[in-house]
Amino acid sequence: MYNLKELRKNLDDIKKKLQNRNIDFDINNFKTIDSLNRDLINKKEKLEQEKKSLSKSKDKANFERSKKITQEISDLEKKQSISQSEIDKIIFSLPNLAHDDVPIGRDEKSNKLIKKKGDIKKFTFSAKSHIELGERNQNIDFDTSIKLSGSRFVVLKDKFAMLERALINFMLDTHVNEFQYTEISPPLIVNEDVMFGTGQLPKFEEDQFEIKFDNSDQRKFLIPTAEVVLTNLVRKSIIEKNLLPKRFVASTPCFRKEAGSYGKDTKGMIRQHQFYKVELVSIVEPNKCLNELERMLGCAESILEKLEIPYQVVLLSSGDMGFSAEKTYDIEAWIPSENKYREISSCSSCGSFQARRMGAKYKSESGNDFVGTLNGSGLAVGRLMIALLENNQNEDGSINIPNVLKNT
RNA sequence: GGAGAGGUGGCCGAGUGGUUGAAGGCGCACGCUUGGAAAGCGUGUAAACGGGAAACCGUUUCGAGGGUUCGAAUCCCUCUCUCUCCGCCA
Repeated sequence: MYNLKELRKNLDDIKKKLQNRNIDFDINNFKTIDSLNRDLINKKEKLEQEKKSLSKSKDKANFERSKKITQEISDLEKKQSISQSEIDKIIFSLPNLAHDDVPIGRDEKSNKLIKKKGDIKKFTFSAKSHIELGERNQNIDFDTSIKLSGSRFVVLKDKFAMLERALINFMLDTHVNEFQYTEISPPLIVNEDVMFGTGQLPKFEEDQFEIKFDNSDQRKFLIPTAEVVLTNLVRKSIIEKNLLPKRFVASTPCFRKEAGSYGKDTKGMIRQHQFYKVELVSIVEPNKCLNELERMLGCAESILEKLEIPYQVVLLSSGDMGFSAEKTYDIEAWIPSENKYREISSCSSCGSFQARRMGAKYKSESGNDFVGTLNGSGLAVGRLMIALLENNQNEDGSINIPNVLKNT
């Protein structure tokens, strides 16, 4: 979400930048509504000013005029709240602008490869997919999950369930002990405002699981990522500067409808309605966002390095980034059965975009200012399991468990 | 589920119809004091929106919405959230 004043000043520039994000911003429409809105505000304020001065005296001669003004104000208010909500509708749905270092492009074809790490193992046999590896002992059981819940869910059993738990512990321990993140155990159900804060609403409602909670009008949602709760930990607050940066880590299930991805990755555990993810969130002074992004990327990478899984880092193009991001790195792990890299983490700086939506500020030298927020997967557990299983498989279908996991 | 209490500034907390954006305290900032610190003293310290290059000006805001009134933090209604007790339960 932008500052309206800034938006007005740089309309043409912002339109151009939004084009890089594949958004066609209608300047004229915005100008029309905005000027109407401001006109109504001005008229209303003038009347309010008069009313205020009248009500300071107890002179009965003014009562009649004052009464009339009250009515006029209430009429103007109704009109203004309509034009206001039209403006809100427009600006709440505009994505963040890409930072200057972001490559400009329509889609993932313009993404920029930053680095490759690790050696891709040459198997002397044909590498099996995680599905085949899981079927060996029925440790990945889709037959049962279909019966329980439908497609895009999974039942993990025995050693595989334990492996999932070990990976979560390993990642949490690493981020807490090595990188000074504070571990959080958050709610998985949040209200509408929280979803708005990080940008899931209003634009991406169709991908969220809304749950029937009670008979009140308050809407509740299952979190699609711990980013939502961790970032909103600072919502509607003003933080002392010396308490920044704040760094949070949590492992939570994530719930996504995956609307619009029908037919994509239908087999296996790559794309699920429910999956565990270890999530990193940083709350920083806004000018430190880009440094923090590099740091966060390093934290996520370190997991793959410790597990000796080959990966590459990609800088997303303006058209491929998520709604709230100003700059995003994806980490892609090598998946032998697909003979390609697949996304296993996404680390983004959101600048002050989410902070504005949440009302999250800190005390700076020049007064209160919005904080910067960052989020990154550190890492997606399901996909990490796939990468680990497939990269560490033996010909007989057994798996070599890395030493770093053995004590967790 | 039953009963009660309460939502006021970064925090705590006064305030039951008329210059109350709001006493007092804490915190914070600056200054004085000190060899230095603490204490003490003094001054300052809300946000949102609109106008302005800026200084600054204006309006709004005491959980949210509606009502009464010339005038509402204060009265009435609805909603919401939090807390306490009882019941139930992991």
